[in-house]
Amino acid sequence: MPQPKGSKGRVTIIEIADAAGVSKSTVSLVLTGRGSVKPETRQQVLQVMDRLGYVYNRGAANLRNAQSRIVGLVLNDLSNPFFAEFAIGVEKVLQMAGYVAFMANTAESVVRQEQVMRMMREHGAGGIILCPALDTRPEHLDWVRVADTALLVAIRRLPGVNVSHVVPENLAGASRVTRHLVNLGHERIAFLGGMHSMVVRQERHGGFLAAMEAAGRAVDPALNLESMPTRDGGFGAMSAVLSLADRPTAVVCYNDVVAIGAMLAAARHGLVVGRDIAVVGFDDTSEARHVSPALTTVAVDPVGLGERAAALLLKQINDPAIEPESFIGPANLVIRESCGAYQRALAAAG
Amino acid sequence: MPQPKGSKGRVTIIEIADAAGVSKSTVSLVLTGRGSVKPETRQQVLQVMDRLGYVYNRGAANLRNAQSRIVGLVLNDLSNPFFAEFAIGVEKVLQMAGYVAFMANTAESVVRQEQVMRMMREHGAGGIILCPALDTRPEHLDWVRVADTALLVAIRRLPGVNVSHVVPENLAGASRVTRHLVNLGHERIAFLGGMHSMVVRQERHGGFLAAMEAAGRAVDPALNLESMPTRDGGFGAMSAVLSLADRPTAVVCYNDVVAIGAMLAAARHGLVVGRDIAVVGFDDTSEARHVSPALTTVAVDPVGLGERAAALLLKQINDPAIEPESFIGPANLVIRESCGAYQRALAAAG
DNA sequence: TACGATTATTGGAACGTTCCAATTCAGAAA
DNA sequence: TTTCTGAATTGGAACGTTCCAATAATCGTA
Repeated sequence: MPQPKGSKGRVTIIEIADAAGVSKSTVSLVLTGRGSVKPETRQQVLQVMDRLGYVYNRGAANLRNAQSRIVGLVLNDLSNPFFAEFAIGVEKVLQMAGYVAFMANTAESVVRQEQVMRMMREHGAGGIILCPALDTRPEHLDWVRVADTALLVAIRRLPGVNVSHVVPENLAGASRVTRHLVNLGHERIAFLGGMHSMVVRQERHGGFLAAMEAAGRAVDPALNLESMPTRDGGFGAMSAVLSLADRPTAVVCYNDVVAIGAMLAAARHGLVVGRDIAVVGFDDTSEARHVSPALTTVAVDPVGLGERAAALLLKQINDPAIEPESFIGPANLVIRESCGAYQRALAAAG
Repeated sequence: MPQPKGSKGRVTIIEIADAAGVSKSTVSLVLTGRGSVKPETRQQVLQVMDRLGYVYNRGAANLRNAQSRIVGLVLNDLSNPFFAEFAIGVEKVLQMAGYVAFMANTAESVVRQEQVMRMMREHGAGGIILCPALDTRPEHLDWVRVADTALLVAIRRLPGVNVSHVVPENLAGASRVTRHLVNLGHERIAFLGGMHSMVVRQERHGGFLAAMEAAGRAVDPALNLESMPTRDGGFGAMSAVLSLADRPTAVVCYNDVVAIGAMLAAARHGLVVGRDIAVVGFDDTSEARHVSPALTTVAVDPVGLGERAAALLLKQINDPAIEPESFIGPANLVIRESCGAYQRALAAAG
């Protein structure tokens, strides 16, 4: 007869000991594999555990240990495939090290972010990888100074927070894609999407400006529009810029999602992207490859960033005295159709 | 001077008590908010906790309580946006109930799945929502019978496992989209992608067969091809079917990802999808909307499924004696361009 | 046979919390 | 003043584990 569910709480090490005719200490030894216990005894104990459906109580164990081998992964936007891939990289590395990642999604809410990080610390997480929500303030992370939970910030740099960072090379990447447009002969180039307050936008826009300046191109402030970093935001920003008297011939977008919105808006205005106007993005999400025309963008290898982040965090967990360290991941130009380079090459060849 | 990190382990309730000049019991009372404590005392205690950087030890607390207000969410494939959206639905509901979801990704590995579920139980999760990895066997879940962790299976039905399920209406959805093709006049219709062993494929293929039969269409076994449920798989299956002497005029794909691969293969063979051949998918991922031609598919509302799953699990956690219950989410036809209905309507009108 | 030297096993004291029963306190009523 | 009452506070016993020091069993060897 199946035991009535949760009848008398969980079965403990002591009940196992009784049933196996040994002491709780012996059971603990087979559980941790630390001391030496006679093979037959171990077998016997394991068998009883299996029979009674024993589950280890990590809370109780941590009471003495404080080594929980879990790390928290806090994501600001799980619906963005970029972060899902980042998470996959993180998990890959943690798994090899015998850790398990507990993920949580904050959906850009700082309140929720505080909540889940507290929860993770309460559960004794050894470390936390944080992709910070939009308006995370440095003081939200004051706890690191005193805590025994390691912290690493990823994807979005958090100025004024002295912990390890793993971020993509936003500035250089934006420079590269902008230079590409310049080389294609564009003069009036717009920068669309993202909010001014976002650090990532500041970095990417900085790269844009640097490339424009280096090429001696004028930067028209009317061609710098902010928007929510969504498809709709991109659509709106592009519509706005197309209604100007003096339209740009190319636009650099904050990211791929914005770029895709911008392409839709261009099409709605009767423009053929890649011929009448060039549009480029950032991130190289899988959508970038599959929209039509395929999006020229900047690839940042989220999986690789995730792996680096996890590796760095583990290093920190193992040696808490270590100095914070930063890793800047590469961001390389991926030329497809939306910038018009392909069409141009065809024309030249034909 | 900032306390040296992790100097002497975490700050405990007793240290707070000492510093605040009260007993540990009083501190516990302000922590739980259960008894009545003088406002000034509470204030004093809270202040000291803040000053010393106290973090609650949930493990220790659970030792008496066994009510951890966390639930585990085990996903088989986080890189699939469908599951990311499902997770968002789950989180939304759990959050309102004051629970937090800890997610883990199994990447279709049963071993990893076992591992993370055990971890979650060890940490005292009140319940687990499982999107099972491909070859999960019923015996992997035998623990539910005896455990005090509730279990709910989502997205992929697990035959022979007597727990609550939340799954989309695969059979009816596949029937609908097949009937749509039949109504457009197609005779030879293929079913592509997914492995025969997948329950979801069995359901969808079942729906396909039912619709074909109801319409009196012949089903050619040569037009039922399995493949990995990936873009490449879809590409391969479509290529195979196009090399047959007697090609189909329409194909129903296991899901959108397969369908997109199939469309690429069709294009490679010089066929215009929507004109020369009809292709339809299943799931209505965001990619479906943005490929060209836009994919006709079946929408299943992953967020809604997530919400339902969370709600059902909470019900079960609160009353463990409750009978397992199933929810079958709607799956509605979304007509776009890849089936050719739009072109046909245009032709009829013009 | 007796002796160390391992190897196996064990009881009890932590760990940080909650809960219970008991105590103290403050103010109102007598 | 004393007594009563309810509010506020408290010590100590759990909870399920690990670790330590101590004991018991086993074995090879003198």
